[in-house]
Amino acid sequence: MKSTKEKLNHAFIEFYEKFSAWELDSVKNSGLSLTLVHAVEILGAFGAMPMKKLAEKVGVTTGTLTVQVDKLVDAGLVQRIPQQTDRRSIFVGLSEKGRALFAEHDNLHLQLTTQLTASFSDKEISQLLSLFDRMNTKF
Amino acid sequence: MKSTKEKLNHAFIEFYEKFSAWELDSVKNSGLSLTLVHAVEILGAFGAMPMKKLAEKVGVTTGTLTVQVDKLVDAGLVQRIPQQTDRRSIFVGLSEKGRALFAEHDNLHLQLTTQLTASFSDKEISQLLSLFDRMNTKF
DNA sequence: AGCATTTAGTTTGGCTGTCAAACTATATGT
DNA sequence: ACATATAGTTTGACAGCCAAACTAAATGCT
Repeated sequence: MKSTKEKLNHAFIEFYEKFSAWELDSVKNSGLSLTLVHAVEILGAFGAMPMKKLAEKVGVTTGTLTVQVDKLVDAGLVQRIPQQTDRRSIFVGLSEKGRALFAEHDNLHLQLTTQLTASFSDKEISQLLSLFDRMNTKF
Repeated sequence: MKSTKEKLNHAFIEFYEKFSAWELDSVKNSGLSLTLVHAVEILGAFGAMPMKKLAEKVGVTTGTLTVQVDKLVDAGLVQRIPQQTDRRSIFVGLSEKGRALFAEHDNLHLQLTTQLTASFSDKEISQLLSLFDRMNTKF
């Protein structure tokens, strides 16, 4: 017999699989690659940051990121912002157009969240948020 | 002011990002590519299935999957199982070694789940499972 | 039954994302 | 001031991916 925690484990995996498939699908309709949308999402959520940090968050090397950021710059979605404090470091931040794309994508996510929690009471939504917040600090 | 649902939306995204990074990291240490581990995960969770269905679940074309399954066969992790009912169709299923790898990977996931919910009461874990199950049906 | 259409999977060619390693420029430490 | 470390870029090679052409088997139509 599977324990509750094992069931929860598989519920996490199922959620992740489905979330991932949804993300992949929503990205395909945007014309951009998964990595590019991912970078925009991170910049939208955390604000401008240096190449190195962005590379870590996206999960690629800085060499790869340089090429990808070139594409985002060409697409007018981000800007490179040289730093005066450390002239080796270059911040990457969303442009106006990039912020618009982020807002659009974020809104799609919100629609998904609404769909998933459609049958939840306000109290359940609060509980769920609280449990997620606690999990997110433990990674 | 952000609504609770907007906060929940961002909690989902944060969870997904972190889960994804964890998965990527755990895959890197295995020597296999993300796609290959993903295929093993799906076969472990759902059992043997035809190429076409596996391709859908993994999120690649059947052309791509053919090549990837070749690698899994070479690695001794899966078997191709011809069907007598429809001789065009070929099931793919985990071998003994594949099942062992799946069990190992699944156990890593369980450790993560344990880590994330370490401070949760039994009741909270049950609640969380129930909420996840309800969300997973709504995708 | 026989021929056309559809379906499952494979193969091929070309493109994109990726990494590792070499490289440039700047900063830090001794 | 000189060696070492760090941020980012460039380059070369390789792996994953798709679309399209292809093979073989099943289904449908007349």
